[in-house]
Amino acid sequence: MSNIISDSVIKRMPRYYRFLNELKKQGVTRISSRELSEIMGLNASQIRQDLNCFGGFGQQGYGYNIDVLRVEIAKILGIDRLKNTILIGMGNLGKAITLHINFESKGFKLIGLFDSKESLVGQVVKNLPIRSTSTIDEFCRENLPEAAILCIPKAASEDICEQLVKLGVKGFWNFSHYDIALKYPDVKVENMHFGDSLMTLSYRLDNM
Amino acid sequence: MSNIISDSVIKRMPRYYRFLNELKKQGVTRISSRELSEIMGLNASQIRQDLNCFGGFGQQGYGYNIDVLRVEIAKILGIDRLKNTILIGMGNLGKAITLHINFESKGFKLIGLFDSKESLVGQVVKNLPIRSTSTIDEFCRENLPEAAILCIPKAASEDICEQLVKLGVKGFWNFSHYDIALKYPDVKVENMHFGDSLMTLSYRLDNM
DNA sequence: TAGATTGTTAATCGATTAACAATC
DNA sequence: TAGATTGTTAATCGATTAACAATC
Repeated sequence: MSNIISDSVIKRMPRYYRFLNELKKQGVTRISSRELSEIMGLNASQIRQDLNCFGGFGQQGYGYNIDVLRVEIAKILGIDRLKNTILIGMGNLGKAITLHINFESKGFKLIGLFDSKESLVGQVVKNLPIRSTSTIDEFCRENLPEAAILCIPKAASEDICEQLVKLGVKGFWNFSHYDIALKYPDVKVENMHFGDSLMTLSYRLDNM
Repeated sequence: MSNIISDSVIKRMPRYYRFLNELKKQGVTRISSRELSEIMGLNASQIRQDLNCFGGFGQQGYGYNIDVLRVEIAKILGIDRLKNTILIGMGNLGKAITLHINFESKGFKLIGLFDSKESLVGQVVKNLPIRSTSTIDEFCRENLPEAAILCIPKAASEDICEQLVKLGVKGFWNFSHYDIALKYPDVKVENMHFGDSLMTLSYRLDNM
């Protein structure tokens, strides 16, 4: 079933999931692609096409059962399987992400926090101790994390990345400016480039 | 010059800007679209097409002067004009963003921080006092911010958004799950959906 | 001038939208 | 059964890539 689904489709799935959760919370039990398209500001054909990449979850004449579809999308996104994850860089951003994000509802389990600053080591955040980056090797060999979150500068990311890929890390949630995909094409990367996003907004505000 | 540039093109511009800055730092003074394409992992035609949406910045037989191009892209992105900006929600995330982001190099100037929690009001972060959300109206009428950063939950965002749009805010850097564009199609929005990004990564890790 | 590389037009590829037969 | 809405194929639209004449 998981053939070559296009990136555009995959990127829309979490948004479907959010809206379906919202509808469920509102007590809605079924919805047609047309109704959903109006709520989400999309085209109904697109919704049906997107869903049919993964299977026929609807019923002719009826539409989609919201709870069924919700669960199916959760399965598609793989958020029912928690992937062990470490976070590198416990500055303001790393700390905020550790405290702010509900990892377990999104398919991840945060199991290790790391920072190179000795003054931070030992501090406990969200029940996890901050460890020294010098212990990453040991920790990874024991706990085999699949994913890593990079909240460190570009220069530091280059070395840490190389280390982590060697240790078997397969996915990166990347807040640094280091372009992981260029050097490691087989690794999965999601970039969170704050600066790029801000500059895009700047462009739009200056070209209204 | 700022005709109807496609979203795909605009979204690539900050990345060009980053790489050009890097090259400049390395002391490189000129580059051809082919060389740049190899460094960035793009197609050379695409680079030339992208740039030519905004003007002819290169020279046949020579390529592009890095510093000229850098400055041109900065102008295109409008990051030379600082747009007054307020941030709503000084929890972990809001605080981290305030401290972590270099706004002035990206076209924005953070001029006000707000939170509804009275215990936070008065605290100073990065030389700015946290103000009560009840004073937003007054503050905006005096300082006319063009942009707002939303670091508050979905429910709170709905009301704050309505208020801010009425007060003339034209752009939102949105960390909440509220879908601003649906209700305010004329307002410029850049969404930073941590959860969506994580779930996309989850999908990729479960479908390798 | 010859060589290199742009700017730009044309060809290809992929994604979105429309249409409709299948079917609940 | 008639009405509604899916799943899916076909048509359209837009974005990417290739090609090449213009020109530095």
